[in-house]
This record gives sequence, structure tokens and C-alpha cells, in this order.
Amino acid sequence: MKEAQQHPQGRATAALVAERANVSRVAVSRAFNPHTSLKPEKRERILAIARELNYTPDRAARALVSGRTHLVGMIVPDVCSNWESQEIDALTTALQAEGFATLLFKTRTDYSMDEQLLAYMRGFNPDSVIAFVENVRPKTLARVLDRAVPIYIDYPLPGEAGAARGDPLHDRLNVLQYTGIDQAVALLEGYGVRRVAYLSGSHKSRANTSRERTLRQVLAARGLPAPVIAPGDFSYDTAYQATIDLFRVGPGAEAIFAANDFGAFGALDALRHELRLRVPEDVRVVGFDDIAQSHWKSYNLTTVKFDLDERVRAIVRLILRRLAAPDAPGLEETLDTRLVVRGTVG
Amino acid sequence: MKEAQQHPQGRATAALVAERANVSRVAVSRAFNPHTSLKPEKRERILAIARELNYTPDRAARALVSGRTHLVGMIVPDVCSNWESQEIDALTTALQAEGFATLLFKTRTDYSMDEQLLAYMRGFNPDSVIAFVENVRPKTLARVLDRAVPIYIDYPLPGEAGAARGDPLHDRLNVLQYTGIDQAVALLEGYGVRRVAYLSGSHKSRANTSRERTLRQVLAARGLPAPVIAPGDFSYDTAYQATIDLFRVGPGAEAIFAANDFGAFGALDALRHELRLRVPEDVRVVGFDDIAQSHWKSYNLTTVKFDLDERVRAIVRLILRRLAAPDAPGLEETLDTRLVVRGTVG
DNA sequence: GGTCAAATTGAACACGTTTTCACTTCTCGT
DNA sequence: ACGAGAAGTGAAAACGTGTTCAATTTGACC
Repeated sequence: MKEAQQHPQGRATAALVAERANVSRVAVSRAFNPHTSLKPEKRERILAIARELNYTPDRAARALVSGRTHLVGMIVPDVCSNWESQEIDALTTALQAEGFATLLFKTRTDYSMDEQLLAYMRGFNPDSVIAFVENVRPKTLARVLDRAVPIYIDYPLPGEAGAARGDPLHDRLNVLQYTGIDQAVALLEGYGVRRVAYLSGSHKSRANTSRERTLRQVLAARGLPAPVIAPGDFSYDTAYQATIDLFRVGPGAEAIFAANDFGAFGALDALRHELRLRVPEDVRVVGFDDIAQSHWKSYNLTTVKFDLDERVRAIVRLILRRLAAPDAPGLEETLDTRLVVRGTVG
Repeated sequence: MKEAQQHPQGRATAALVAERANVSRVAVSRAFNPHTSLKPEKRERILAIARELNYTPDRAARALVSGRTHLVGMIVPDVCSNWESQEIDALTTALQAEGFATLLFKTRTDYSMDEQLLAYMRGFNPDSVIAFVENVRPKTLARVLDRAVPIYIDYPLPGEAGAARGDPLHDRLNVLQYTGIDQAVALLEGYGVRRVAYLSGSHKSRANTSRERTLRQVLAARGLPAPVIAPGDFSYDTAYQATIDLFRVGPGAEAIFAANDFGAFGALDALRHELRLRVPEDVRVVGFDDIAQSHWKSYNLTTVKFDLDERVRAIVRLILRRLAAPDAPGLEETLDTRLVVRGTVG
């Protein structure tokens, strides 16, 4: 038997555990892999000694041979001020339970995802990649990422909804927004609102485009006029200024749909503190996301909610299905939204 | 020369690049490691072919032999609602530039860090670990993490400040709070404030303890009475309720120090929307952190600011110094704070 | 042209694991 | 008691890279 070190420093290795337990190194490996055949009492003894020696199989070595790193790459423009931070938070917890870890990367805040960053991430060889950033073409992603199949979080445009696109290059979580928006418009209509403004998110983002078009569709279906569009970029500050412009320069509105909750906060603060308008008496406001701050008293925002738990479960499901069948064609999951009624509509 | 595959699928390997470039595999390795001797034109040619084949050295293999994973583990209780999310955000960007990636782990929100999670993280073998969670003893951390030397972000208590503790088990970033708190109290004193309340963070957290004790020290130094303590846990909701109790049941106060900005928001909303008090006319409020939301019009919070850039640079410096000298005794960096004046004091 | 130090090169080994493949030992039905 | 299938075992071969070391080439100087 080979002479293993007393591990005076550095991690204990499988060879050391094997020596201590009077078994082969292979047996140690098997003890840590559930679906291998090893006499139960033997496995028990090995695990006990491993615990005693503070031994865990080296993930780098394991990755080298198995091809699995158990890392899930996530690319975000901003960890703080976004719906995505909630999702990262919940995803990290869920993935931890499945034996994965979150590998975080930051791209520029203009939602552009450069190839350099993708290549950088690829170097870490994640098992899966979740693209929160939309402004990258699936083909670019697939070309740079040779192994992991990326998961797109997508907001289908009206008409695309049921279409099976079956793209084998990536998997997809579709978030439909019709239901939530329709509930919001119905509520507004009940208060007699007719003139609606849409406070945009970033121009090129599909989340934004989808929300705007779906809103148009819902308004049209109910015989209401098309929305006025105010420019924005999902940020508080831009929304604040855009709202001021909408009322000082533009035509104003009876209700504002903001592309996200942060934008809605900006709109609310502009209406109340700058334009001296009352919400909801003078203007009504609806957001998207339902982040933690939305229930705070200063805002108390009525908003279109994504079910976070459901969403996280769907993503984890996509990851596990993909890893179980690496060559399967593009997988899809679809979720719906609903309205959370608070104080900014009436 | 060994027959390398055409890489019909899967990553390109160093052997393939070597074959294509008519060099040895070792030369390819050297081409990617800057401080090795290789004829420049040769390195150029190898890198060109590597780029063409979309080749990057496998980090798992590299980690196996070099012992460096280029991963930095971060443990947080909450990614969304915290000062930490800002720090994670900025740290991730800075670390990316140095060739590292952020490995994110979530612990329970009660700030307790179980050994199981530490062992789980250890399996990924990060080069460095940043402990945002305070409720774990350095010895526990050092015992579970055999390789990485953890970095503690610490808020020294009054009196501990200059003391070189020289603990070799971990490195430390000290954040002093005297200056910022002193500036805040001086400002309040200028408005004639004498009765100050401190709205706590989580009881066991050193950030909280340090803020409370430093506030006591500053008040005493200026001949003002000791603060009334209202219980809290760094969250909006708890702060909201605690503020109501402070005024309905307790003695009230002329000014409130909240242990963090989120708590300050809760206090502000409780004062204005529940207690119908005016800020800053009736009660003045000061927070800690200066997060992004603190400048929003609804809050416009006067707060003790941590310089994020400076802080991130200090942490990166600690990481690099530690990796350059793995056996050095405990490293330390020390930073100060300052007050950001906005609208909640006067 | 000759000499010596410095720069460059590649074969062999090491890193710690999983996987494959024969081989041995059990288990159970006849 | 016998065979056959199942379960358990360990030696050896990967996985893709960095590092060591001795051999070779280059460059500068006289």
C-alpha cells in the first residue's frame, strides 16, 4: 500500500482515508457516490473515517473526470437594484439543496453582454448558465459556451406564446404577462380610467417590449385608446425624470404602467414630491415584479407579480432535465402572472 | 505526435492546439502563462490558433495541479435587502478584473452560519472566503476551511480599534464608525437635539454592537444622555413596528439612529404614515450604509456612509496579499466612515 | 570562430478523482 | 450440491493541465 502522508497540512485525500480504513482508494470513491455497489457496513466505516479526517472529494479532480463542475453561471447587470437579485437569492438557495453553487458574473449596466465576458465565464466551465441579460443573441451564447446549454428567461410577445420554437441551442422559461396586465387594466377600467401611459424599460429588452405590446393588446381588446409611451430604462432616476416630462411637457395620463417596480417608485415620487399630484386620487400607478420594497408604506404599490417560488422551481427543473439529457432538443417551461392589489390604484 | 481528436464535440484541448500549431503541448501551456519563457512569435501563433479553436485552458485541470481555483466564496443571508448586495456587486466586478469569480452561498436569515454550509462551500475549494455573516466564530471557520484564509469584515468596538490582534487564522477589514457617528451627533446637537434613540440591528451582530457602543461613547463625550434602545433586526418591518412601540409605549425621542438604512426606512414610514409625525421637524432620523435607495425622494436619508470603492479595493488587496503569502500572519486593513447629509435631520 | 551564460524547449511526472474491466465472492433457486 | 446471476472488489487507465529537469538552441562578447 502506498505511503500516504499524515496530512500535516492541506486537505486529506482519498488515499489517506483508504489507508486509515484498510480499503482501496476506489472503495473511498464509491463510498461517496450513492449509486455504486459497496457493502453497506464498509461504506459506513469509510464515511465515518472521512468525517473524522475532514475529508471531502476534491471537486476539481471530480470535475476533471466526470465533466460536471456543479456550478451554475448567472450573468446580471446589477445585483442590487433589480428583480434579478430576488431571483438569484432564491435560486441560490434552491440550487444549494441540489448540490450546485451559484457562480456570479457582472456585465455592464446597459444590458449589453460582451463576448469577452462569456468567454471568461466559459473558462469556469459551468454546468448550466442562466441568462438574465437579454441583449445577446442565442447563437452567440451557444457558440461561446461549448458545453453548457443556456437557459433563457423570456417574455414572449403577443402571438408568440404557444409557438413551439424548438430551438435546440438553448432552453427557455416563458413568462406570460397577459393575465396580470388584463387584471390590472380591468381594475383601472373599474375606476373609469381611459388614458394610460406606459413608462418603458430599456428599449431593446424583450421584457420591456413584451410588456408594452401586451398592454397595447389588452387596451385594444377592451376598447381603450393606445398608451402614451414615456422613455425609461428600468431605473428609479430615469423614471422620476420621465414622469415629470410626461406631465410637464407631454399629455399626462390617468394611470401609469411602469415597466418594473423600481420605475414605479420613481414615478410615484415624481408625482407626489415634484408634481404635487395625489396617488391614487389624481393618478393611478401599476408596476411589474412585486419586489420586497413594493409593500413598504411609502409606496404600497399595486403590481403585476411573478411567482418567485414557481419560477425558481421551473428553472431548477430545466437545469436538471438538461443535465439528465444533454442532447435533448430545446426544453421549455411556461408560467403566468397575476396582479397584486395594494394602494396605488384605488 | 499523439493523435488528437478533431474535437467533433466538447472543448478543444491543449493537445489539439499543439498539434495544429506544430509545437509541444507544454508550449501551449506556456503560451497561456505570462511569466514563462517562450519565443514571442511562437506564443503569438499558438494564441492565434487557440482563439481560432475557441480554446481556453480547463480551469478544473488547472486547479487540480496548481491548487488555485480562482473562486472567491461569499456567504450572505440575503442577496436583496442588504448593504451586502452592494458589496457583492462591486466586489464581483473588481474580482472579475483580477481573474476571479464570485461563488455565492446563502445561509439562514437569522445570521446563523451552520457548519454544514461551511463544509459544503469548502468542497468547492475557494481560494478565499469573505464572511459577511458575523455570527460564526473565527475558529469554526478556520477549522472547516482548511485551505482558504477567510476575510472578516469587522466593526471594532470602542477601545479595540488600534489593537493589533494578530490572529493568524483570518484576515480582517476593520471599519471604524466613530467619525461618521460623531459628525451625525454634532449635526443633531446643532439642532438642539438631546434625547436620542438607537434602533438596533440583530442583537448578536458585531456591526450592531459596535454602532450602539460607539454612539454611547460619542454621546457621552458630548455630554448628552445615553440613548434609548429600540429592538430590531436590520429589517424594514421590524423597524416599522419598533418605532411605533417607541412612541406609543416608550418614551419617544427627538432623533433616531437606525442600525442600517433599511431600518431607517421602516422608522421613517412608521413616523410619517402611522404616527403622523413630521421628519425632520418633529423627529430626526439617521441611518447607516448609504444604499442606493437612500437618496430616493420618499426617504432622502441622512446616513453614515461606507466608501464602497475604498472598501472593495481593500478587500481585493487582502485577497491578493494573502494568496501571495499563504503563511503570513493575519492581515488587516482599516477604513473610516463619514456622514452624508440629506433631508432627514434638518 | 570560440566560449559561456541565458533563453528556449519537450519528455516525464504529478494532481485527486471517476470509470472500466476483469476477477472474486456472495445469494438463491433447483 | 450445483450452477447462474448478482453483488462486491481493486488494478489500471483515463481526465487536462502545470511543473521539473535535463537537453538543446540562441545571443553576446572577445
